[in-house]
Amino acid sequence: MKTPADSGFAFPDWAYKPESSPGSRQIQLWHFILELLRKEEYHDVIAWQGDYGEFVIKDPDEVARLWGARKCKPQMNYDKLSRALRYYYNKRILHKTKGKRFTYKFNFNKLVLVNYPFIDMGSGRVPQSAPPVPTGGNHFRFPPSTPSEVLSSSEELRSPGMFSSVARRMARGSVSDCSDGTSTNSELEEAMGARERGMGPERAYRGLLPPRLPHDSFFRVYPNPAGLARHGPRVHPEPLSPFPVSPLPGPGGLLAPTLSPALSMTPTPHLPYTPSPSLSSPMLGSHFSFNPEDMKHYLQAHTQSVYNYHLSPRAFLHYPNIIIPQPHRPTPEKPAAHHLHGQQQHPSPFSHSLGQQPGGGEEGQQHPSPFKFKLQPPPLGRKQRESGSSLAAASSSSSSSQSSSFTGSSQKINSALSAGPPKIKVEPISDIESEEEVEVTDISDEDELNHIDEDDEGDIFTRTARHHPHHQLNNHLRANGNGSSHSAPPHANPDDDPDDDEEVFKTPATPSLSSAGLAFPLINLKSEPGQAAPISPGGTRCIPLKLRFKRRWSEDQKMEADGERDEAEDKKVRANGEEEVGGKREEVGRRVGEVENGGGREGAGGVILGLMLPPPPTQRRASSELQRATAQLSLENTGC
DNA sequence: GGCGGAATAG
DNA sequence: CTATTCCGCC
Repeated sequence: MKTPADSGFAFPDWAYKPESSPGSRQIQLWHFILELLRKEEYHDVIAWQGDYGEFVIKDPDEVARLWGARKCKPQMNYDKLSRALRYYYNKRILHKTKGKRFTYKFNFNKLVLVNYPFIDMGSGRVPQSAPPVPTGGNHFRFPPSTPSEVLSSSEELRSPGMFSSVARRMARGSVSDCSDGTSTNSELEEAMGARERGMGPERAYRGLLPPRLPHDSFFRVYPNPAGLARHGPRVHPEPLSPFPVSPLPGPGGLLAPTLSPALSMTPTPHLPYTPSPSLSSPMLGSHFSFNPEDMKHYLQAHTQSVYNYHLSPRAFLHYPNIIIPQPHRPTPEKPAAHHLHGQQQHPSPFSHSLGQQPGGGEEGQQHPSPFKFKLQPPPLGRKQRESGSSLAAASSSSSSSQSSSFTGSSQKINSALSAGPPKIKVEPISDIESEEEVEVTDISDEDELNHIDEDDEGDIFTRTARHHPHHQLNNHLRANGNGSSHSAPPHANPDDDPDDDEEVFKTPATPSLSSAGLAFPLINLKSEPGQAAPISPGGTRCIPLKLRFKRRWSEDQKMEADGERDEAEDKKVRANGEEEVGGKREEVGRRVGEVENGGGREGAGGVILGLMLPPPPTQRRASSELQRATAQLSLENTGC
C-alpha cells in the first residue's frame, strides 16, 4: 500500500528532528522509534501492530543495535533500551501494552495528533496501530492554502520563536549522525532529510505547524449546530476561513498587539507560549486546512484518539456532533497526498463533508447541513489578556477577534477575577482549573489506567459535569490516597490522566446547543455549584446570546489556559510522580506561577497562587500534548 | 519479560 | 534533561 515512504508515517519532519529537545540535543528514543516505524525497511524489526499507536518490537536486539548505532552506544541492548522506554511511561509518551511482549504503545495524543492533526501516518495499511491520523496526504499537509486570508503568510506570522526554530531547522537540514554509518542512520535520515530539504517552503509549513496550531484550531472549531447558526448567520467569517477573522495575527501578522512580546516571542521550543492565540492563529491559517477531508480525517482521528487515548474530549465535547459528518462523500481515494502538503486545496471547506473515511465507518451520519462545524478564530492569548491590564486588553483583543462577540464576556472575566485579587493574570479560573487538572492528569498513568481508555470513551461523552469546584479536588485527594486499585470510578481516579480533565468538560448541556460550542463549561461549571446559574448546565439551550458569548469567551480562555497548562503539566508530570496531594497542591501553585510567568521560564512573579488553590473544575489539557510534543521533539542526531 | 531505583554520563 | 548502566525484584 503505500510506498515506503508513505507507508511509514509521515510525521512532520520537524517531528523527527526537532531541536528543541529539552535536555539532550540528540535524538530522542521515541523519535527514533517513530522513524523506524515509519520506514518499511524496518518493518521486520519493529512495526505498528494492534491498537492505535501500538507497535511491537519484533527484533529487540536489532532495534537496540540500531539505537545504539544511532547513539553511538555500541553496548546498547534491549534491556537498556527498554529502560529508556520505560522512562517514557511517566511522561506518557509511551506505555506498555500489557501482556504483549515487546509491545508498546505511543500516546499519540501527546505526541502527534494534537500536534499534528494532519499528519498522516501512513496511509495504507498502516495498521490501526498507526496513529490514527488523517490526512489526505501522505504526510502532513498543512494546507497552506488557506482560504482566504488565511494566511498564507502565516508562517511569518508565527511567533518568532517558532519560526526561528523552524528556520534553523530548515537550515540545517537533517543533522546527522554518526557516521558510523550504520545503516540505520543513514537510511532514515536520508529519507527524511531528503524530503525535508527538498521542500522548501512547504517544509516550513510543516515545521511550523506542529505546535499548536492544529490543535488550537481544532479546539476552536465549534460545531455549529443550530446554535451558532442561529445566532448569527454564520458569522461572517466565513466559511472558508475559519480563522479569518481572527483577531490575531492573522496573516497580516498582526500579532496581537497585546501579546507581550516577551511572551510571544518565547521561542523556546517548548512553546512556552502556545496558548496565545497569536500562535495559534497563525498556524491555523497556514497550516490548518480546511479541506474537508482533512478535517474529517482529523476529526476522526481525534475522536479515536479521544477514545483510545484519552485525548481530551473537550474538544469534541464541544462538538457533540462531531461525528464527522459525512454527507456524502464519496471520494474514496485520498487526495494525492504525495505531493506534499502543499496543495492547496481549497476548500471550501465547509462545503464538503468531512466524512468518509476509508476505514471507517460510516458512522458518519449525514447531516443536512453540509458542515456543522464552525471554525472560529482563536481567542486571544491569555497573555494578551494578561498583559494588557488583563482585562482591558482582553476585551480589546476579543473584540478584535472575529467573534467580537466575546467582548462582553470580558466583563465576566473581570468579575471573576475580581473575586480574587487581580493579579497578573486574568485567567483565574482557568488557571486554577488547569492546575488541578494538571495534577490530576499527571498523576495518572495510562498503563494502569488503561481501562480508562475505554472508560473514557464512554465517559467522556457521557459524563456530565458534575464537578463542583471542589469536587475534583476531593476526588483528587482521595484518589491519591489510594494506593492500590484504580478501581475507583473513572472519574474519581485521579490517574485518569490527562484526559480526566475532560470530565469536567463534559457538558451537561444538551447536545444541540451545547454543541454549538457555546456551551462551555468554564464558567458554567463554576456557577453550577451554586444554585442556579444562569447558564445552567443542563440548560444550555436557552441561553441568551450574551451568555453564549460569555461562554465562548470563557471557553477561549480555557483553551488558552490549557496551553499553558500543558506546559505546566509537562513539568508536573515529571514532578508529580510521587507527590501527594498536599504536596501536589503546593507544587501546583508553583507551577502555576511558572506558567503564568510565561512559559515558565521566568516570569514575573507568580502570584496567583491564591487563586489557584481552589480546586476548580478542571478541564482538559489536551494541549499538553502539544507542548510536550514540541518540547520533546528533539530529534537531531548528532554525530557521535 | 518487565519494572523501576540509583548512579551517572553527556 | 534524557539516556545509559547496573541491578534487584516480580
